[in-house]
Amino acid sequence: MENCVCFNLRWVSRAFSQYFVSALNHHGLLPTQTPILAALAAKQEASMADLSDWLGMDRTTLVRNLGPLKRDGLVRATGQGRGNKVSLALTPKGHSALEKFIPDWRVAQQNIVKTLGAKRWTQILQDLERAALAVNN
Amino acid sequence: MENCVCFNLRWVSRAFSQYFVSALNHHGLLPTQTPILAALAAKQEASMADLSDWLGMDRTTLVRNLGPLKRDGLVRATGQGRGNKVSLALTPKGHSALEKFIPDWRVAQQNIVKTLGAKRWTQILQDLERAALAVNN
DNA sequence: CGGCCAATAGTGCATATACACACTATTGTG
DNA sequence: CACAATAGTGTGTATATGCACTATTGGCCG
Repeated sequence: MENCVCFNLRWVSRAFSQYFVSALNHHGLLPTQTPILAALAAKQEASMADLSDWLGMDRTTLVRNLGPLKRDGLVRATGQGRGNKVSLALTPKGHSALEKFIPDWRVAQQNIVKTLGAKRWTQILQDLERAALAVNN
Repeated sequence: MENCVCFNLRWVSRAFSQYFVSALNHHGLLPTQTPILAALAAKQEASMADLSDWLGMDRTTLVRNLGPLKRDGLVRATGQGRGNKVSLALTPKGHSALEKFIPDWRVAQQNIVKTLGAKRWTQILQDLERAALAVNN
């Protein structure tokens, strides 16, 4: 079972997460938080369901991952639409945190990418995405 | 940031974990538990530090992941060695659970592997492992 | 109008993950 | 033997993950 796809990908995922956390520690942003900020920066605004769809994470996980971001004033949730529908958006503080974060992220990303080469990484991520979609439908 | 290695591998890892859980649900074993059983079956016996090293997971995470396995009588922890050193081993029930699990795991694994082909998967996992080791040292 | 229903969001539970710290037992040194 | 160094394990806190369940709201239809 040493070649188990599930186990090995989980291991790699933990390893890279730890690298990113240690490299980007000083920003106080975790690997689950920056994608939320980046998505909101790109989409301007989104509901819970929209955003969880876009990020490919469980809706209830998103609810909780937003907790620290709202607490720290990076994301704002407003609105009382249909079924208490909320509208999520970055605060100025959130925008600023993301902009300070991106250059350092680029360095960390590049540090990883250079180990295999950019083309190889693109191909690997494409293949993995394709396999994941194939199996979960 | 859509091409972030960390974010995308975390996503893929979640997706495959969900597939394995749904496919192997009826065994009552989670993706963190079967590697522990498999490692103990291969090594006969191990300490906490040994096992966490071998599985590439945090030692304290292993302590907690062992909780359900000990509770359900699949793994036994004994001993009062140097500094409360414990000796971990499979129980007969643990052996039996693992043996019943493996054939179904093989099917699930094969279902994933066939999406990209065995050779491609071997190459991808090798590359990822190499990149992870390169960056965490 | 009034009740059903779909859409939306949040909570309780169980597990997973890792850092910092506390605790326990062995070993080495004077 | 006392005591520090070392090795092994466990716990507190914070976050991550997803399923089952609950709650709220707005529209539709009889």
